[in-house]
Amino acid sequence: MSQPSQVPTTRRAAVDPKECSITGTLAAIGDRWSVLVLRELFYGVRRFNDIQHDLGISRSVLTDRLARLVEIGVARTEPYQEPGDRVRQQYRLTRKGVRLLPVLVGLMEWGDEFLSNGDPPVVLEERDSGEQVRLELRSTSGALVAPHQIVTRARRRRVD
Amino acid sequence: MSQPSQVPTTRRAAVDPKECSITGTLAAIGDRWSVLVLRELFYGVRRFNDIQHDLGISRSVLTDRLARLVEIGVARTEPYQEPGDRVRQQYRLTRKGVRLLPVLVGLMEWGDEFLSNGDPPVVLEERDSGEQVRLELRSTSGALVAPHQIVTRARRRRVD
DNA sequence: GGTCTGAGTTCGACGTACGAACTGAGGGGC
DNA sequence: GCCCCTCAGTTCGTACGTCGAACTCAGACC
Repeated sequence: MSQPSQVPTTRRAAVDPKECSITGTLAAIGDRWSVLVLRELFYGVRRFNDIQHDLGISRSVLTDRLARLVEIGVARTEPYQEPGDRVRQQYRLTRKGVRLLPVLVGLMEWGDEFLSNGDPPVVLEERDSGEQVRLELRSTSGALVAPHQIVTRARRRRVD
Repeated sequence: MSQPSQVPTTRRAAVDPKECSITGTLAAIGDRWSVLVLRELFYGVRRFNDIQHDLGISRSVLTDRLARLVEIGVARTEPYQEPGDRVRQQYRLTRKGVRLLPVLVGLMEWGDEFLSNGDPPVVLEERDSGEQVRLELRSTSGALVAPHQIVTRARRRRVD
């Protein structure tokens, strides 16, 4: 075929880009602000003005993102009422939203390692034990897997 | 304080948004195209035209993203040469880039579960054993941790 | 010299995100 | 009753990012 210097020369993805779940997830929540809003919800910030203040996001964009997150079922509104105040809406994650936590943890761990020099500004702990929580790649047999040991395989059909 | 219906009413993040590693990572690779380019590199697609064809990205944006990924040390260029052709550059992930794999896997697993109804178009396998690879949240003692059992704690300093 | 290919660059049109200011609904003070 | 407050969300003009298409450039082959 070809092997001019010593390069493996993979020319095309083994996977149809349209069939990859990454594409779909990015289409749903793959913009900067959506991810940051999700982070706020994970941190327990639930109110419009608090999120807007924390993130410095424009109000129009925040309105749009919250509506979108609710629309796709990642967040939901829930009424609340301060003592001398009318009923308002706050935002909380759904189970579907909580399942995005590994993505956020992945972003956090990478930033901790390469941007904060291994000195994490925030740590994740298990509520009861207080033990630190980390993200791990494991095979079905339970063994840790290094990232470079991983290969991809298309399950439906090859492209081209 | 306040507890009108039965709402916990967390008003502000326990974490300074500026000090969170998620913010930094998103600033580095947090746009849609960067993530998709990274996915291509993970899949082993290394050449400009191949990536451009797979993703349907405009050439100018791809040029910009590849340069950015190289600049921040996530990808690197590597010369290659087809038999009767001049030397050209291809792109490969660095170790720093490979460490972003958990983020991609997180995106993929969420899409598999909620967008593909648990029927994943692509599976990840360990190269040697062929066993399927999955992302897990575990505490330091090695126990699996459910996402809703996780709490965040700021390590440096609380905000206000 | 002419042509082919891969890897970009340039350019004008269009779309989306932005901040700032405005609206709207209900509660409280006086 | 009237004014003012807060929270939530909308409107609006501007600015920036993305797009496709066409162009450039370098080397190899004929």
